[in-house]
Amino acid sequence: MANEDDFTKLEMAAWGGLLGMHARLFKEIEADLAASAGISHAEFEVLLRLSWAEGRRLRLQELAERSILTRSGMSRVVERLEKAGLVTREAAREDGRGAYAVLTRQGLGEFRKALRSHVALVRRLFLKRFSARELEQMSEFWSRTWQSLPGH
Amino acid sequence: MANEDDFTKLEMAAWGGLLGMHARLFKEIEADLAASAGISHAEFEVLLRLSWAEGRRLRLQELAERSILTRSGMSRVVERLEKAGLVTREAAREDGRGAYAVLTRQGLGEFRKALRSHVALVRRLFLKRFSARELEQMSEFWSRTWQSLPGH
DNA sequence: GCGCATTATGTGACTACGCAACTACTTTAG
DNA sequence: CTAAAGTAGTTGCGTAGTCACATAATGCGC
Repeated sequence: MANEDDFTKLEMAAWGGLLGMHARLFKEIEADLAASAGISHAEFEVLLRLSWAEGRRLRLQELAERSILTRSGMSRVVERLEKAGLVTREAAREDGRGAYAVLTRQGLGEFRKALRSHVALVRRLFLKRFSARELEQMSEFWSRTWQSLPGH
Repeated sequence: MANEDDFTKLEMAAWGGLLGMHARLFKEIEADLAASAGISHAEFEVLLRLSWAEGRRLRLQELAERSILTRSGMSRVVERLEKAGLVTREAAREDGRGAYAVLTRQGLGEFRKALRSHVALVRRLFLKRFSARELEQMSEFWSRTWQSLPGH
């Protein structure tokens, strides 16, 4: 089991290392978000985008496009956030089919609490390990891989 | 919403880029494995480790430790692989509590087919974008983050 | 304006996994 | 040697997310 169809040692170190590192960091992050605000990373990401958005509101479609979830998955994330009182749904006036997720005051509060803890954790576990120069390089790496992906 | 508790642009590019890139690549990879061998990435990883192992067998405990799954998750992965005829379970003689997952001949065949397709895809989507120098650097990045993680 | 393909969202059925509890065995303290 | 603690694996239950489909509204072609 060692021919040219197998990964080389170097490929394994770069690719396998990425997978392992991501998986382990992600578990830490999910645990931290659960402890600080009782939410998952998917939910956190929705709150993040809403906090950035004009009027703290975005269409579900838009949220789904920018995340890795399907529209149906996003519908359920928003449903959970709504149950928790962190967002509300509003019908879109300009498009009778559509709906907005809107960040509530409570949602903004919870989000800020989660964000503080989250940023500290990601810095401690990851970002602090690298110089600004290296972070720039990393981000250039990611934009390079971007191009190989079939546009959604 | 723009104080020192928020990610900087650079941090967002490096960290957010990593998350987005990983998520999208991972979806492509899962789709490819499903098409070429009808297995998930978790299942593929088990077959990979078994193919490397002495006697093509490993304890479930060992498999769980080296993956991101819990023992219970691993028990279910092996159950699926067994149903598909790709591995068998064998009681461990040296420890009455334990069990080995053992790669079957069919499992090895399916794995080789999946591996070929998988390696080609990962190279095309990711590895080909980088020089050997850059891959080395990347792998060094990952081993650096390794150290911030609470050892299992 | 009318019909039809398209699009935004929601939902039922299903799968994968984690957690906690259980069984059976092993190891360690004494 | 025995009792207690720990460990490997399995399993019931709950949750998150997908896919396929249903529903309703949009807008294009004519």
